[in-house]
Amino acid sequence: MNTARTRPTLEKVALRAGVSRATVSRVVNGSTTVAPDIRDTVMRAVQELGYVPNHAARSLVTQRTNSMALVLPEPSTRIFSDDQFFPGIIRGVSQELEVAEKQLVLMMASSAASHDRIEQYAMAGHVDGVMVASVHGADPLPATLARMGVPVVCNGRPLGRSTVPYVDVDSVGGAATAVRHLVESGRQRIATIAGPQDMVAGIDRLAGYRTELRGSARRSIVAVGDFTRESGAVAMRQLLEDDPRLDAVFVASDLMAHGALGALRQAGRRVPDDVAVVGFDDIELARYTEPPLTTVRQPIVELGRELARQLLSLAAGDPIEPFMVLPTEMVVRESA
Amino acid sequence: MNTARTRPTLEKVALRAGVSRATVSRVVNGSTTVAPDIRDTVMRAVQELGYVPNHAARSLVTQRTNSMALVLPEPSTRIFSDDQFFPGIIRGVSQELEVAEKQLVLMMASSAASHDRIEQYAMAGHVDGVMVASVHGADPLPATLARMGVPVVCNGRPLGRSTVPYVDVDSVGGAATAVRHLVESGRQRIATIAGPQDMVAGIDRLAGYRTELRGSARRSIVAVGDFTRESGAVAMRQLLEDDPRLDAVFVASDLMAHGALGALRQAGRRVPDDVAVVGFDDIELARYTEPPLTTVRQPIVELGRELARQLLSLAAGDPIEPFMVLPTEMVVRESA
DNA sequence: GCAAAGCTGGAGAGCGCTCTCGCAGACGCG
DNA sequence: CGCGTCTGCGAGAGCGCTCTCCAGCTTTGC
Repeated sequence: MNTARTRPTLEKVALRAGVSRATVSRVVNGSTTVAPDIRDTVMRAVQELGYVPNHAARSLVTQRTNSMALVLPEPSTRIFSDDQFFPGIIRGVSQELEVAEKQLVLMMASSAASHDRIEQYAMAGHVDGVMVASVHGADPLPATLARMGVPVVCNGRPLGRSTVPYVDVDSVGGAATAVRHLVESGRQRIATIAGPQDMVAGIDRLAGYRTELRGSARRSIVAVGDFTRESGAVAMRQLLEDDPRLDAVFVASDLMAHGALGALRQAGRRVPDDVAVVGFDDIELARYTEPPLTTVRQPIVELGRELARQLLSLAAGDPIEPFMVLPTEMVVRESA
Repeated sequence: MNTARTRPTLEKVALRAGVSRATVSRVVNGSTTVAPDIRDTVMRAVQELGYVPNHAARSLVTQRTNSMALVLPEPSTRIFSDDQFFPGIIRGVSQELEVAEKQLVLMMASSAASHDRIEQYAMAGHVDGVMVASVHGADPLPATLARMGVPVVCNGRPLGRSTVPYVDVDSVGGAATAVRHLVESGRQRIATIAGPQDMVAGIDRLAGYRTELRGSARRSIVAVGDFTRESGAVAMRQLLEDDPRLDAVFVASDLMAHGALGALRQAGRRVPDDVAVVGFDDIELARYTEPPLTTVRQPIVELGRELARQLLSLAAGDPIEPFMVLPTEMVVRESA
């Protein structure tokens, strides 16, 4: 075990093993055209010197870096709130990258200015591809990168027409299922607390609600929140004022549903007796609310994994499914 | 705007600007010894060609990569639960790295095997330094890396003697303050739900409880959880069985406190009338429990920032405060 | 007015690696 | 036994950049 400072190079290993640099390189990279005994000698030398190939030198010639970037929008209300969305994505992505032996570079897109930074970064050949977990669907970044020749995959259908491949969750279907559940359990006045209408998730969940409701001859009662608890509580109060006789709410996120639950309690409504509540996301907390929340689960970790898988294929030049939609699943607990 | 494929090199820019590679390099790296008019010419050429310096080539010669790794232990019960700890760290770290124009590489230490991976990675000169958010205080990784000459900073005091610099939060003091609050409000039988005793946070918070209690002639009543809600509920039931007359609990994490609150409610105890509850962490949720949770806030984002700051100094060769402890703060709500 | 000093810009080496090419030596076949 | 083929290894170029020289020029001091 040598004390770092000057790390051994290929040259050193070659010298020690009594072969050429090329042969060491072959062994290190697993080429088959090396005689077993020579291979062993080289391996031993590598071991003894504690040789680790220099990444910069390698990627200078191979033009690959073995790392992928994940871009997260920093000023999102979701990102570091406790809705577990981004941690879930990160987890899924990193699981999948680990098996592919790729590294994960995390980039926070804190401002419009950081778009330039990210672009530069990708262009500098720092990463082999980029995953954009864009929340504002109209983000120009993915398209820009794609145009530059950088492999890109988005999380969430982009707004506007765009040819950038994406992976999304079936929000529309999930919302529809939730509403259907309420209809089938006999609820008559079904309201919704929608998410922000500049995010695809917000838009789609509202669309699902509307579509399903339209088929059941009920009228829609809508309030809009921003996915936070506070906004859920505010929206719920609004809704109760708009229609005091409502008997169900489909809430576009569990966090907002948590807020709504509090507001309902304050208003003296019992859940689910007076008002049924269905959330969306199935975060940890949903199992521990009063009462436990019926909700629509979205496979967040799986979403992250798929995102990474798609990007890996794309970067490898393999054909990919350009638009992928993952199914959601209704989880019935006690609130509806 | 050229369509990627072959990205322009220094050479190309030099040719276009009619100067040498060296001069372009000087301009790009902001050297002052370039005449203003030449500088402008070069800048224009850079702009026109959309030149971005190749990272691999640059770091091959400079021996720096401008990125730092953050190692997170994957199989932790904390990491992707909703206690917001890791998201907070990530946020703080990335804020600080952004101003230093460094990139963040996230590494999940999913198994013992991945220690090798991480070591190799750091040795390959992939990053200029490593932050280890180790949960198990006895992790050998930080020391190993340090021995290899890689700049390392830990989050959380390591168990055992170790000279690796760390940044921690004043768990002992925070716990003591919480207990003092309970003593001063007249509580007589103060129990605790401790965290896992193989984690520094678990150990220190229990130590703070014990120390403070010892000074007040009360006896300690201890149950141990693992920082999850479930374990908090289980421990609370255990505690009620051990001493049905207890009138206060200091719980070593808000998540466990949430579980404990549920268990108390089930047991028919009113909070804070019958039993006062104080948590630790001050997660989002703490403001929304029934009743809102009195707790000890730890500055997680600040912790992340400090971690990054320390590492940046260390990597720059500047002297640093080897052991840094950040203050905690009592947040009084309604549960105690 | 001339030498010394200061600036600015260019030439060129070299960071550590991969990969193509070509050359030996082993082997098969007629 | 000679020739062609194949296999295994080494030589060497070059990836794109930085940085140390050094040359040529201007400025300054006496």
